[in-house]
Amino acid sequence: MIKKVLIAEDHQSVNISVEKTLEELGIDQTDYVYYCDDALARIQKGVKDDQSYDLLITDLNFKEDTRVQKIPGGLELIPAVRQVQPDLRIIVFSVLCIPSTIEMLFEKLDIDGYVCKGRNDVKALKEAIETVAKNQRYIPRHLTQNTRQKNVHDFTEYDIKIITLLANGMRQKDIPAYLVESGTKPSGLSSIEKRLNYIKETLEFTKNEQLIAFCKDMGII
Amino acid sequence: MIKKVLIAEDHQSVNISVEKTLEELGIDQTDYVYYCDDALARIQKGVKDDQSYDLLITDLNFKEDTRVQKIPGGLELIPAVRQVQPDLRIIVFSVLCIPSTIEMLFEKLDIDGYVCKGRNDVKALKEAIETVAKNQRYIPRHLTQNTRQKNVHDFTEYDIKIITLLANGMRQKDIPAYLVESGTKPSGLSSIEKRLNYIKETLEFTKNEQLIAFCKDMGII
DNA sequence: TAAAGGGTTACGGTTTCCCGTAAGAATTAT
DNA sequence: ATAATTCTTACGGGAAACCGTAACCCTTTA
Repeated sequence: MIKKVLIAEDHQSVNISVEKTLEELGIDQTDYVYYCDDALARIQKGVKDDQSYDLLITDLNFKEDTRVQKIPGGLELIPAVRQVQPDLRIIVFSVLCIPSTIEMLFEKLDIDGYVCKGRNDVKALKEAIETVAKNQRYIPRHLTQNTRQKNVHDFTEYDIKIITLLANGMRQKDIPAYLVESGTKPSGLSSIEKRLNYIKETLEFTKNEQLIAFCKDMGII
Repeated sequence: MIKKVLIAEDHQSVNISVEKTLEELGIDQTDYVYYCDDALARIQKGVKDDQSYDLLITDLNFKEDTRVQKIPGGLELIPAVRQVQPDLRIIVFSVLCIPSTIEMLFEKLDIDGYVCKGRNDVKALKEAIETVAKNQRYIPRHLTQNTRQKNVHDFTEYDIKIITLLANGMRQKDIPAYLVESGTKPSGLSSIEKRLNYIKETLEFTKNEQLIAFCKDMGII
């Protein structure tokens, strides 16, 4: 049974809707925070006071502002929270809708549900909460049905690492040294070139710039 | 006096909050649509039936889905709406927070208010509605106070055109021909190189990939 | 142990990009 | 009209990226 819920979401406009949705489900013990650091603090306090939360609904991207934060986003918040309260159920509520990312969240961070923000998000969020309350996972429909678009490359962690480096301004020829440093294999320049070419070929792109734009659009980086 | 409001916003979770906010301001004649095409249709109908809207609150980015749309986003919706009902007041409600874009909206599309989605967006939206009701413009605080971050390049339409072409996979050396075709000046390859260099220098970037990533993050392209 | 295979790396030629310089065109001032 | 200023373009050397080939290394198999 879910009684106490924490919402971590930087958009007030979304926060209010989520709270209202919870109310409609008969959940009135809801807290919301605008920063990940606050979310972790609340959860820590909940555990300490023996009034722990049953569910965390969190966004992935949080806008930076003047308040300096230790935890920049949901991706970092989730493992931190798991350490403090391993049994806390977690639903991610984000605009990102990339199958490989969502699968990663379920597999590596062991989240309980994922809802894409969009035209029917409130309805989906309700379903997700109800599903999670029954100790089941809520996986977006477009993932369970295999309606994935074809021609869409499935980005590996290696791909993301390389592309992120490029997006951060590193020259291709400098990447091998970095990869050796961080113990990533393969690290040869040729391998990197090959991999990038393969990705671009798959997506029918010609230039790195195009790839970066795509990855940003898809929230891959 | 604002009585009848149309909300164009593809996120249900945001839609609900906006509606609630309007209620709190005593406005109960609110309609909402998830697609720009629907928004235009509603406004046309309103004018035709002599029950026109007093205010449009619209997002800029709308997710594409299976429903094919003529109007892809707020940027195209606004001029279309202006043609149908020139006196309609318009508040843009978007995550984008780029000064030059916002200024462009006020200058070129003659919008009445702009609110950035974020940590205090509902409060800001309320203020915006009240301000617009008094026939005044609501310009975000960070624009009126000159608290703009330094070192942030102010992207011109020319810049955006070039960067968009790069992000679409066009080679730098092919851009001049394209610019000549579309009657854009300057079109020389050197000018393009110069401009890109200038932008990157300003932002302390080294590579195009980095610039693309930045522009995507900022919603510039 | 030897052979085969897949994956990784090294190398060279070509294209594109980068960047400084200088010539050319357009605008404004004298 | 001429000069001065600014903006635009052309050119050329050098660096980086691109792309195919071949050598290398590691694992698997006979």
